[in-house]
Amino acid sequence: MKSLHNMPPTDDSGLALAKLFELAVVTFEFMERGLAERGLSRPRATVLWLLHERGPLRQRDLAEAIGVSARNVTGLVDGLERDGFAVRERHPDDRRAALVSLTGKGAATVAGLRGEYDEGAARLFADLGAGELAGFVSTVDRLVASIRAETC
Amino acid sequence: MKSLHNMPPTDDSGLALAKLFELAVVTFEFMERGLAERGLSRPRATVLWLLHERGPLRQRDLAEAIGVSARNVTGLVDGLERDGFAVRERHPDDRRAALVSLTGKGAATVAGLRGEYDEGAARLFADLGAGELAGFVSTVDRLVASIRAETC
DNA sequence: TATTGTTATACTCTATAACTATA
DNA sequence: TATAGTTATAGAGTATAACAATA
Repeated sequence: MKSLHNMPPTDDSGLALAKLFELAVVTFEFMERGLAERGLSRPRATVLWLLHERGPLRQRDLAEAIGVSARNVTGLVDGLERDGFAVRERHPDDRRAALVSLTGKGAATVAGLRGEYDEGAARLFADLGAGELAGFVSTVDRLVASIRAETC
Repeated sequence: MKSLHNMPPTDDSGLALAKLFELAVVTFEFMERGLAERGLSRPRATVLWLLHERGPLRQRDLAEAIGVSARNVTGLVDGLERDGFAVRERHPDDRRAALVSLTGKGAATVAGLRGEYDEGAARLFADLGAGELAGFVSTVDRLVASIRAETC
């Protein structure tokens, strides 16, 4: 899917918003290409990332962390298990619960993404001066706060 | 869906990329909330936008413009027609083709989105100085070009 | 023959609701 | 009674392939 980032601006802030949308779109495509090369979608990669950050988790914990339904997590973990990225194990203290962990392949995949991420960042921002980089980060912070405030 | 924008940075460019991902995520959520309020998804809104910009189009043209399969466009137009945003008409010169147009509701919806977009832009960038705004736009242009170059 | 859009089929991500096994 | 995760069902968005109508 392309577009919806080609809305013509009506003034300066309109231009800036058009640029922002365009940036969001190409950034998402950039994100997802890297994931797809490793056989991952964004939802599945998010699960792997959480398991890497927080260790083995119950599906319920994953559902809350990601903000999706329990049913959805069942499907995501099914896919990750089928493709060898994660496994369900018995929870030691609660026989209702499954404990989801990374496999070796899952851990290696997260590590690979991490490395690719660092390299990508270095390349992407290579030709920006320190001042421009700092200005960008500061503006992005203000914009993110502003968008979050809209949302409420 | 949340996250995958909370990857901890390893250095300055890593921080900038983390911010970029975060910005992309909140911008997408912001985009899609506005659309959802009008009963639209991003794919469907993209179709409406194209019809608004370029006038009635064949489904084939929509498929090429959006970058999805013909089958996919059939589904999107089905939904838009069912919900009264667009209609299929006979193509005057080619009896194989359907010509998709906006209805009055569709046109009004695009106009409403346009207005909301302008207001949103004004609010979002209100507290950025002219210099900061220009710097942001310029940096975004470089980043977009850089990401597109990666993609090739 | 080539093109337009359909039907047929399938996969992912998403949701709610009913149900099972446990707590 | 409440919770964890499943099955059942549904809908959107995506794809390929086979097919009908038309060019």
